[in-house]
Amino acid sequence: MIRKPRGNGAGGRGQASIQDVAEEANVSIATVSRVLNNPAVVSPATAEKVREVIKRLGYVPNPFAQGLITRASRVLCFALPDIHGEFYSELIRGADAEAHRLGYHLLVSSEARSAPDATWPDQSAGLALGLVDGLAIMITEPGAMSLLDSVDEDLPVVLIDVELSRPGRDCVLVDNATGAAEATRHLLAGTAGDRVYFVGGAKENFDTRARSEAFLATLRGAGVSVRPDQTAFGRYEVEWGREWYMGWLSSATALQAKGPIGVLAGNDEIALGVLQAAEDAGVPVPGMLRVVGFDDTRLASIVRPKLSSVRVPLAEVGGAAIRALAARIEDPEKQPAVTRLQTALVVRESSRAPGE
Amino acid sequence: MIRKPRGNGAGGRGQASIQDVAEEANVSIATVSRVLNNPAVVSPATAEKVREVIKRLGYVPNPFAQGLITRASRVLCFALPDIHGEFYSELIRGADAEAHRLGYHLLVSSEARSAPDATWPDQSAGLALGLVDGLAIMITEPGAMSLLDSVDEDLPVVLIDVELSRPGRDCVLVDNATGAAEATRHLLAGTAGDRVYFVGGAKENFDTRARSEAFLATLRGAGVSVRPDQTAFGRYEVEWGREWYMGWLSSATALQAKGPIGVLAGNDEIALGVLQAAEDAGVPVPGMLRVVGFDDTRLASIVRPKLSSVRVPLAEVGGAAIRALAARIEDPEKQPAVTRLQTALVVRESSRAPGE
DNA sequence: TTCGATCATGAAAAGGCTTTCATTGACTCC
DNA sequence: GGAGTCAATGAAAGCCTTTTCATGATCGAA
Repeated sequence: MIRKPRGNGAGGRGQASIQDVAEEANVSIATVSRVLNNPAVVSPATAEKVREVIKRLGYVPNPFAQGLITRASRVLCFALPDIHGEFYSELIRGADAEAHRLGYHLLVSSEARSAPDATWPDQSAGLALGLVDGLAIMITEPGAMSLLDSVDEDLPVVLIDVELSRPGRDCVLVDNATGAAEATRHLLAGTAGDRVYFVGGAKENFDTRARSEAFLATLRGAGVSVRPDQTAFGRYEVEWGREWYMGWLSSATALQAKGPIGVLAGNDEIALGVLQAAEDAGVPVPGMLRVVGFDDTRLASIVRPKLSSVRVPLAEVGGAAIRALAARIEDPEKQPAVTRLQTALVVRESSRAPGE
Repeated sequence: MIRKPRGNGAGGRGQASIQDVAEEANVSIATVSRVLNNPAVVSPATAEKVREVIKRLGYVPNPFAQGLITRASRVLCFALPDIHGEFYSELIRGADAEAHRLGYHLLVSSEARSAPDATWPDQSAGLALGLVDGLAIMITEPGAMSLLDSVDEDLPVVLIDVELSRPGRDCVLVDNATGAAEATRHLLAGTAGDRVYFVGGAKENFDTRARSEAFLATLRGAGVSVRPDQTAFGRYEVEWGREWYMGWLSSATALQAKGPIGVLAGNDEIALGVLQAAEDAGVPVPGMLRVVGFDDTRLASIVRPKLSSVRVPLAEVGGAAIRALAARIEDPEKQPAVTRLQTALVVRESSRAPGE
């Protein structure tokens, strides 16, 4: 490694060091440090003089040196399984805003997948775990759970969206069940129980699991004996929604005449796919097909017909995770907290009941 | 600041230090360091032994200490004016992927706005400029240009999407003009020149400026004497598109009978707003209104009717910026390079010419 | 055998900062 | 006037690594 050159009496990159400030102000480096970190103990006159020099020299403390001693960088790692589309975008936005508010920086990583081969953080390619003060990690499937084993015991960690809160860990959870149940009841009002479907993402996905289970529970609670084909699992993609609906159209011909079916999608993209396929097939929405999405991303209100969706406060999830992480860093001994965020059905055009 | 406790013979957070490894392996810390950074100069036997101890102790070099001496962190700052919606989401995704590929970490910031008051990096709240190896910054309007003045001379910087490449700086540019001209010609084929409009974002916005100028130039090149009301400036929002079209409907009644008008929107969201307002007003698209968006975000192909749009390779813009930044860090003396990415019209349903 | 080379390794400096501990005056109180 | 306080400051240790320079050892060649 080539060390960068050093200007005259200045740190790397031409930056002034605490030394330079001290000399220029005729004080010791200890005093300069105190002016910055504990101004109360230095005399006003000295402080003023030091501040003037700091400003004049454009001195900024070297974060590496600071980190070496304080073991803090004010950088937080926000690890997601992916960063694609409105969903993750909102999450990041919320996290960024909150981090900013709390005076932290955000290191974003899309590494939180089940690692195909290697154990996780042992490469430079992994998370910069030595550099960050904490880790907020979203884990969406059991396979990625093992990532946690490889992170240092003492690193503050907040788990996002993991089905079960892990004992002893801070957690931010989304109450998928309530929203899913509400949406299911909404579909049930106006559509027979045997004509209501759940079309989710991957079966292992925690969210899909929670949502489908609430769907099933609600149906059964209403006395419906659910057929296996009433739930389907695929991917969180528009294309999968299209596939599913086209498949339904071609297979369930007998059911088609009997009026509208209801679909609760695992997320908005799947719902949109269903909507698209319906439009392509000339099926009227919500006349013959009532659709409810999940997450209530911006897509839901942009698309026509407007998509009913279960609102998940994505930005708040991100924000809450950062807030919980900051709290844990502040007090590493505090009781682990579980933050649970509510969901609620937003009814728009795509799912209005017949005659509504 | 409270220093975190130190385990027995271990660094902060219970991490083993290079000392511990050295002792355990009966070598000096220099040798341990060499095993990691320059294995060629240490004997195979020693190297093997050291590696075993490193693994056994789970030793990971302390990035602060490393940074203090190498002045490098392998963290790059990616600064955007905002992180909202598909546009920035794609940018981040491309940047993240490329950073990952090159072995860097990405610090994302949404700070690249015209700072309301303070000068920029002098707070903890600003960019962690002392910590990062380089800065990729997207500047979308002249007001934010001053941010650059406050960043250190010697910090590698790549500018994204700034209208003029700054002399002596690496730059990633989008060739807005070509795509905008192409879209304009597309609208002109089938719609009279005085019935074609540009509806952009903020007037100062570099992209909007480039796009509107190409629009005007193409119109004038075709012999059209453009009326002032043929260009309008607002915000990059769905709502602004709605507003504009509703305004047009109520003001330009005389023109309404004469067949379709053409609208080139400053981005996809504005185009969507126009589309929505048209649908609400019962105006057929593309029969009476031909719309072309800009950026070709996923929205464009999700929405119905499918939106024609000028494709901007957003993920590649992010990736190219990171690549350029890495190259500059690698060789700080190299000639500044300007990467220019092409745009191209993607025609979908929303803008088909009459009879097409 | 002895002299340079070459190779493997260690000692120690340097990097910039925070913090403890000690020192120096200036005051207060008897 | 001397003892005891207190406020302001400085000296120096320590955080963990990389890298330079020096030291021995080994080896081939003279």
